[in-house]
Amino acid sequence: MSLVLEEFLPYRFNRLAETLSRNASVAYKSEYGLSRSEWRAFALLGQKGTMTATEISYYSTMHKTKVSRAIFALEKKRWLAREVDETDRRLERITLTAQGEKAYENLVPKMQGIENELIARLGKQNSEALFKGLAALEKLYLDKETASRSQKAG
Amino acid sequence: MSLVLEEFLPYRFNRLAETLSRNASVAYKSEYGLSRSEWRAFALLGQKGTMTATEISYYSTMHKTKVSRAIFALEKKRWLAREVDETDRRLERITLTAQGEKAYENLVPKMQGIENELIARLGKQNSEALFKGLAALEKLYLDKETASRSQKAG
DNA sequence: ACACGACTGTTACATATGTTACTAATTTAG
DNA sequence: CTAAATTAGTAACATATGTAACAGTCGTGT
Repeated sequence: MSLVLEEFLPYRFNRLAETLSRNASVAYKSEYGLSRSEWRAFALLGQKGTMTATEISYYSTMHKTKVSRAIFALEKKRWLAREVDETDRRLERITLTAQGEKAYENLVPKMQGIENELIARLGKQNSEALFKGLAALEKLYLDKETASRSQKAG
Repeated sequence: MSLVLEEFLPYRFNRLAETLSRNASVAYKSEYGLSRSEWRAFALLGQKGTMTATEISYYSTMHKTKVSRAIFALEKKRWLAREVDETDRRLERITLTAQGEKAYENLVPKMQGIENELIARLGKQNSEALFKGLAALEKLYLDKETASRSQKAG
């Protein structure tokens, strides 16, 4: 009785996740020196506009301390600015600066290019299969409804 | 122009990899207190028999220092034993002890059960699509021929 | 009004990981 | 044969991450 690590799904996912991320990170790392967590927070701010740290944490699936550090680094770069919410002084509303927006507009097409090339190299059949499979997995494990219910249950 | 993080492939893979690994880790973590890297090294030793640390590193895609630490932890548990190779005294041939084998025989069905349940919940259509997509990705990015060639090129 | 609990974000501490430097053993080139 | 280069594995250092504790703010109930 034996388990073949190479065929074990969690391992396959980890290996591919690491490879795809390393591949994509070239764009934001070499040109801007961003870390992966900084990139995630940054991408969310560019996508959604003003957010709080807690919201970034929620949508990026990153621990709040990780978000806190990522935000700090982006602030030091002057890519974002914070403003205390006057109606609830615990909250900080975080927004990209003009400089941050500019970097975002520059970076997004490159990131999309990397993904598009990947999909093109996969071919239509394979990428459609991949997306179908990923969506099904996400529905099982990451569906917000399901997830929050099972969290409260646990 | 905007990139939707939730739809970005490297992010989706990282999120799913983390979720699947956390899900699977319950078995080896709660019962045996193994870490993820210890589990990987252990699974390989159970699967392939005697190996060197370098071989474990190669097949587990883990840095050699990570492997070194994982092996040390498993040795402390008395789950493996090392023997210096007399024909090349740099090498250590690592093998599971009887105790390690026993744990392996106990753990493997549980890990397979976790994976089988996942696949069952996905359904035949979705899991077939998933496997097709993953295999295509692995062929693109992890094929040993391609990888070693591009490594030497880089 | 005010005590209590809950929430936001940061800091301090412990742990995990990667990079580099190292020892010991072997192989290769001359 | 011997010096230089290579390999296996470990250790030291720096960095990254998670856990726990914390300060400040808010909402609730009395």
